[in-house]
Amino acid sequence: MPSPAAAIAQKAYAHPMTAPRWGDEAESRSPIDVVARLGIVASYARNAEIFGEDQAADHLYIVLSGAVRICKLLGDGRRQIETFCLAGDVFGWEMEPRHRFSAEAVSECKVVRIKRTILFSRAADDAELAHALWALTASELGRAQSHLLVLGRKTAQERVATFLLDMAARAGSGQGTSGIEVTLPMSRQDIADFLGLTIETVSRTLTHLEEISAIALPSSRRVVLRDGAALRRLNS
Amino acid sequence: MPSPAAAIAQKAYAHPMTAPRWGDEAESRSPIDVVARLGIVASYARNAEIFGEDQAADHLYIVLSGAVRICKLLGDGRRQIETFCLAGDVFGWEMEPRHRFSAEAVSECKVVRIKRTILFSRAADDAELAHALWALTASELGRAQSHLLVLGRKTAQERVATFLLDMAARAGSGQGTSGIEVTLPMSRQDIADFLGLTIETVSRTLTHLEEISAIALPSSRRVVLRDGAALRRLNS
DNA sequence: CGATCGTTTGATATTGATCAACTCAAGTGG
DNA sequence: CCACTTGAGTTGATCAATATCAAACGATCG
Repeated sequence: MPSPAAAIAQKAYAHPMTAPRWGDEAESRSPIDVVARLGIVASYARNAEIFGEDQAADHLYIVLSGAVRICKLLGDGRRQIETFCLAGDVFGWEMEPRHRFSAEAVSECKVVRIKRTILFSRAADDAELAHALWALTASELGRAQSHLLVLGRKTAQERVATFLLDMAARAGSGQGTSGIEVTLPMSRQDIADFLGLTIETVSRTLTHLEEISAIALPSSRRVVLRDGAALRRLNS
Repeated sequence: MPSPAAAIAQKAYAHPMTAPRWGDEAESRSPIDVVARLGIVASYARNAEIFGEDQAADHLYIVLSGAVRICKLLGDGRRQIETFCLAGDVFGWEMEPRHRFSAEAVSECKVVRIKRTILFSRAADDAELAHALWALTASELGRAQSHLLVLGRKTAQERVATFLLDMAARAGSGQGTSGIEVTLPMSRQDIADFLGLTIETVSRTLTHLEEISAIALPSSRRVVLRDGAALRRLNS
């Protein structure tokens, strides 16, 4: 079964004879090239705003490369990052006419924009597309609910461990001899705002995990998960 | 526009000629009686489990009376309540075949059960129903995302204030002379597990809000919102 | 009337936040 | 090529918010 993102991209742009396929092939070839042909591709510089809170929600976005953060702000500047979107992830899709959060480029990134109206009208008589859009919302909900448990009830160590395992599973980086290596696209501040901690606590916790040799930190943005079992133990 | 719950109840059981209507009428008459005729009504005692984590998800539920808590547990017993469902709310609706959380009766409560298979097959060729189901998921997502901000970045006072305002908006209780009165169906422990706090902190915070006369506590389960503005200020 | 459960209140401990200094790597311009 | 700057990250000392432990209180029920 193709991913929701693949199904949506296909539906939105498919021509009877020349419909590009994405999904099955995406794993083996380069999904980026395939999707880049489909729609309007936009690039954003590090920290650029893709859309802001309360702005009109008239596009859906699919990340081609780089990473995007979805966030909410409190009046005094406190920030909560709801999720990070990596290549293949969809964001900006909402029922209401206005965005309830903002989206910013974590790193230099490329995204495809698909008009909301196109999807909306097609979904009305295309059950498969409607299902894909719903599946998308449902998986977002699942992710949010798991994160509620993290923010509400887990300790700093557990939060960081959960985050690292999650990133490893998603970015699915190289299996080195001494563990899975993950390259984090986001800053410590981003991680802190995602996990409901401060930048100092994130830093200290990473250092501590290194001390107990659960992880290694070849550089600040690269993490090697040495002892997955230990991390998973911190995950309950 | 009828509520998602109303649309679903109608779709699932509508007969061409005798389709009961719920939604528009629900506000003025008693929605409970109307829905009670529609499907299988089940009653649960205080603290009874309606379904458990990882159990097969083959029904969707609509609360008729009382309240239900949706929760997740950590291995060592720590609990996070994702949301409380009050009369008219829908729960148990998921994409995956198994529930990712459990549902328990907060108080003596009545719910209608609708078979998942019925909804699923009808949604395939009924765009309106599909839309209602999707809208439901989307509004759950919105609620979860707001709660992420609460759990990740708000102080105990702000959490409690947000909770009280939210309950007042949902339960929409009586406008007394000295403020809006809300009757909380859940215990302090439930509130604590919802807000990511301890029972003692919830209690102390309520006492403090009473001291600054933002609220009054005629009894432990009844709260009068005296100074809505003060509470909203704590909401950022 | 005593038992029980939920809640409140008090004293103390702990986690993570805050404030501050320092390190390190990556530019940048002379 | 090398000071100088800048931004990100780390580390340390201290503080504050909330958790924990413990006791008292107050309704409800048999």
